[in-house]
Amino acid sequence: MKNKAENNSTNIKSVAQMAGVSISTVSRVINNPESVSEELRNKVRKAIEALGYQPNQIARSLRTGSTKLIGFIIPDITNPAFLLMVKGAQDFLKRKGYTFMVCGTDHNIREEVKLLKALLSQNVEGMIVTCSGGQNSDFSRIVNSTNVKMVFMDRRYEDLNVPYVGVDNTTGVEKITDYLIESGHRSLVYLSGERNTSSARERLRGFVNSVRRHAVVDFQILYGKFTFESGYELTKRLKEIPQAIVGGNDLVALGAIEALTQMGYSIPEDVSVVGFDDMFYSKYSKPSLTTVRQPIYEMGYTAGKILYQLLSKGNIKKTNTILQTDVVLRETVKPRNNNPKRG
Amino acid sequence: MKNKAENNSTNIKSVAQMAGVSISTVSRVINNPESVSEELRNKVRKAIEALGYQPNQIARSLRTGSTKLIGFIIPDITNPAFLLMVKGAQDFLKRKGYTFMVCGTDHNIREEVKLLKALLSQNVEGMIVTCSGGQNSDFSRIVNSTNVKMVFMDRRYEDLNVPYVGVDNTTGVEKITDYLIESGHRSLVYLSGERNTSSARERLRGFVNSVRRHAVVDFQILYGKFTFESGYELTKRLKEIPQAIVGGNDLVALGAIEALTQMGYSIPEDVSVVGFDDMFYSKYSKPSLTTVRQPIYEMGYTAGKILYQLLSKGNIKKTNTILQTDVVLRETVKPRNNNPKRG
DNA sequence: ATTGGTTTTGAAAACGTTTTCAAAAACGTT
DNA sequence: AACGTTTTTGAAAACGTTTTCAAAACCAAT
Repeated sequence: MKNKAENNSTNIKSVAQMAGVSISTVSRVINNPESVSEELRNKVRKAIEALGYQPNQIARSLRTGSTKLIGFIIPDITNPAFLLMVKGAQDFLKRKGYTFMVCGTDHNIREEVKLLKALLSQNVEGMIVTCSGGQNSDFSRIVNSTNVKMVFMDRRYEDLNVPYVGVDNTTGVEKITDYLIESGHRSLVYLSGERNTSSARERLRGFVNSVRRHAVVDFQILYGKFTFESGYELTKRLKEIPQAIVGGNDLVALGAIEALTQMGYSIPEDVSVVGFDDMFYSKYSKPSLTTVRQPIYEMGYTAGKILYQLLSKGNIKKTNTILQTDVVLRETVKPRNNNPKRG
Repeated sequence: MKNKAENNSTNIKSVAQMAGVSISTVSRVINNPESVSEELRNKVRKAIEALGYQPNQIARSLRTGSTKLIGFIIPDITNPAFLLMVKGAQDFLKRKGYTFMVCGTDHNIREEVKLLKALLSQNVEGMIVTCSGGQNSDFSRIVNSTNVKMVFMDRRYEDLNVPYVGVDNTTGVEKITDYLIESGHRSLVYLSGERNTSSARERLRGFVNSVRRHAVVDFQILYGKFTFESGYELTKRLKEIPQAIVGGNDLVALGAIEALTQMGYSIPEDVSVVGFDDMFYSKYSKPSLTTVRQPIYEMGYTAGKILYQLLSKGNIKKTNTILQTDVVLRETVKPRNNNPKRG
């Protein structure tokens, strides 16, 4: 049943032959149909149909110098948050006729450089990258010396002159910490993940800002990873249980809750816990998690939009787009009254 | 600071010029270094280094006919389960030097056909696809007429002669239903999602098999979607609450639990609930979900391996690889004793 | 020194397109 | 019918590689 004609040996030449015209004419029918007479146009179209001809993108790209390809580099293709951003960007860009290559680095900087090179040699026209960790000189060198358009999304290497779209991590954590302090929490623990990403550092700064501004002295900062298990471990090792725990993301907050529950504390009666991200499951956890919602999809969509501007309007002034967050109140926080003198 | 030499105008010709050799020699240094004298080899390498030259993959592909590109088509790039499979396949294939294009259809069949065409015209050498829904004649026609290698992963279009690697959905659901029935549950509800995917139909069959084999008569099958919300809605609409609910996946099971809880039932004291997937969060839900674990990553890895065989050894007999599942016992099931006469 | 064989090299063709350019055809005006 | 103008067409060049083929260079043995 295999239609021999329709396999990859069909090229523009065979179409031309079948239609009895030159290959130039076939090409024109495809790219600029009005420029060829109706008669020939029909013949050619019939031949294309009959042969199931699809132009070879490779050859086309080589000739035109345009691949219509956008590359994505993200730390982990298994993390839905990154992919929601990617989807946002794609939703914008696919209407402009681009196709996509998305690659994950597994949080590995060497891999990140490898992928950067790979995408470049595939002649992508633009790239959107969410950085994997500490800055790398190879990465910077390559970025500085290429002229394919690029935008950083969610995380960036700060000293590279590349447009960035992200979220106001600092203010986000600051707002939710403010909320905790202003609702009476007097002792706080911040559970950070790895400090080698810009977003992690920004969130930490938000916590510090809030705690300083309110002159809270009873606080502690712990470093681990951005995982459930890390939140769990760090919490278990706590000597003194604070009135509130701020997780660097939802996962560590959820881990903390698990640990606290096992230790016999109840949430939020004994201790309040908050997170950051508002990932899909946080609203369904028991108790449901008070956290900071990031406009993940919008971030990606915006990144796509900015990349498109770069691509079409040529260079643009360095644009940093910072989106705002919302704190979403749910069940893991309970106001406290620590200061009976005040009452 | 931009190194003008390193931008995309560097091609094999400029390297040749700088090194004072022909382009053939440069090409040889890259692809078959031993075939050129040490002297020239060094000169060329120095020039490559100095110019930051990277071969243009497009041109190379055009000439060699080999792109080293693998395409993925999955229903939703935002769903971590699909991406874990993709990662499995990539982990195998990337060691063989392939790069990847992964595309999501948003469960849309038209989009699926579009992507299939797009990937084909990008000259991918192989594809791994997880089908989006009901079969489509365009899709079949294209698949039958191309000779790029392909394998179906997790879901398939049954009448296409394409190797498939999946999971024994039927036996999976059958085992967990057996477990429920054999631990005393006498009235069951199965909450299915959309019936247009092979895996959904297989799971449903598992439920029916078990219920028939045990001659259970008090059961009901409800159709919705594979979402939390659907599980919730379907459960809320239940006239009579059964002793056990089997969710077509974890999400609908979790939705069912939420609904039951709101309706005043406690899990598992009043009703047992099980799911299918063992997604990341199921072990952390409260109570933790008894479910069926699928070897998601392994499925992808196997798909990658099979595709590679196809790619290297040419055609292969139709291989269907079916991986087995495990039921994982957690807290949402409680044995019942319905038959006091037995005791 | 010449021969014969091997290794190293470069010129040119090829991959499948798009695009430039000039030739051919069509058309409208006289 | 002859002319000029416009439209339609095809030949050929070009994109950046790899690869074939033959020429050049080297080397060993006479």
